[in-house]
Amino acid sequence: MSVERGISATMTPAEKTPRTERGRKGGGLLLDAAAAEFGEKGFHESSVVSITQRAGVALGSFYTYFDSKDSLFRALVRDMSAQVRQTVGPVIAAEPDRLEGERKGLNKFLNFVREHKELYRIIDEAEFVDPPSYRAHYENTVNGYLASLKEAATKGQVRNDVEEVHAWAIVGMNVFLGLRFGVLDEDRDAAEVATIAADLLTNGLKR
Amino acid sequence: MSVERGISATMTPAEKTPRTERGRKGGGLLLDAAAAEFGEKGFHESSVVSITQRAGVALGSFYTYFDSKDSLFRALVRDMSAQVRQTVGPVIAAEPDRLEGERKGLNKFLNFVREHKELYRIIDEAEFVDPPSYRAHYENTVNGYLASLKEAATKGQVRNDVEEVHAWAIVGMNVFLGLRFGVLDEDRDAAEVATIAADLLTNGLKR
DNA sequence: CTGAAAGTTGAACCATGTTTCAACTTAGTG
DNA sequence: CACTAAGTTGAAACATGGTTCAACTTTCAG
Repeated sequence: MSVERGISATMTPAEKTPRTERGRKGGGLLLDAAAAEFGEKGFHESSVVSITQRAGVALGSFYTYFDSKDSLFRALVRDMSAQVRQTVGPVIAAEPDRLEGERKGLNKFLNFVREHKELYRIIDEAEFVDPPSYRAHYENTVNGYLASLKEAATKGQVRNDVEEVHAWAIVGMNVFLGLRFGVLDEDRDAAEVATIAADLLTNGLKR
Repeated sequence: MSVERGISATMTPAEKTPRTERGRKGGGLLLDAAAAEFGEKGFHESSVVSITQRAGVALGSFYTYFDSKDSLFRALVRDMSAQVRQTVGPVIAAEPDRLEGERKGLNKFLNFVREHKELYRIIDEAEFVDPPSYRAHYENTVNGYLASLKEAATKGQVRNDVEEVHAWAIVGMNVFLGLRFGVLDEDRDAAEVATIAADLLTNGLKR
């Protein structure tokens, strides 16, 4: 569940950029601890005290890295949001056929979610803690989807009336499949779920 | 935005059932105030004080109706959850053709959401405040969907391999369309959105 | 080596907000 | 017309937890 990325490097400049190596370590520890803590308990049940304890750092140190608990959370949301798109996007893009790309992308997404169960709690809680980031997350995701679908339409791979409604519908589909088959339960094979969903998306529900 | 249903009558027994007419009124006032407050500010930003003020009731009275702030919230989640299903379910069921029912159902749902913007914040926040209710809400919704799809399959109206994955995908689609075209913005005609989505669902994305 | 900048520490400060409670008012019953 | 149960009231008790700060330690450039 712990995030392996080189946080300090990848992170959106948290708020207070560390100037030394020692500082970089402390910030990273806090970020990881926070991701785990928020993922387990949610924003309001998590306390700065317990985050610092988990990170093995004194309470006061927290404020050399972040302006506030909110600011830490915002940094985390932006990071997770970017991570998903950076993980799934390339998989879709690499596949010449968009509909086959959809299957592979969903499969990748399901596996990502299973390894980052904290994703949903963090993004979902942004609706309350940081609404602009929440909205931005989905708008970014949908816009990426829409662009790639329109691109595919010009190649005749999908219907050419694709528009925003379709993009939101597909993203919603994927998010819920991730919730059910990634977070809530792992009782189904990810690849199989992806295949079924992609087939539904390709051919529709009609007989 | 205020909810017009006869709360005291429809409500899941809140926690402390009022014994007299006077009591029933106070409870209803609090429920309405809470729905509005939670919808606007979310659970944690809402305070019992401000809910009672909004309801025009003294702080202490709150605890003659509910055991705690949490308990009030739980009652609200169960109520909203039931309301959605009771609103949309019949519309789908009334239509002989399931796919046409899907269109009408989504249309109804979008309009419901527009009149009850608090729905999303309340259900979404249940993920943190009352996880069992959150899970129950979606499982109930999906199970209803799945049953009705299987029924339609026996009549040859939809593909007959319909299963849980399909149901979650469709529910997710609808939830996100509600979010985008009901809550976040109302810049599109609800009926048009429903038509586009239903067509996607019926025929799929392929050319 | 040394001094200043960066980072660390945790107790204390402070704000917020839930819950309790004892005195009070209202409504309905015998 | 009591009398009692239901409901009302808001001040005070209580709990929680974010943020500040002044003393201390580490790092590193000159």
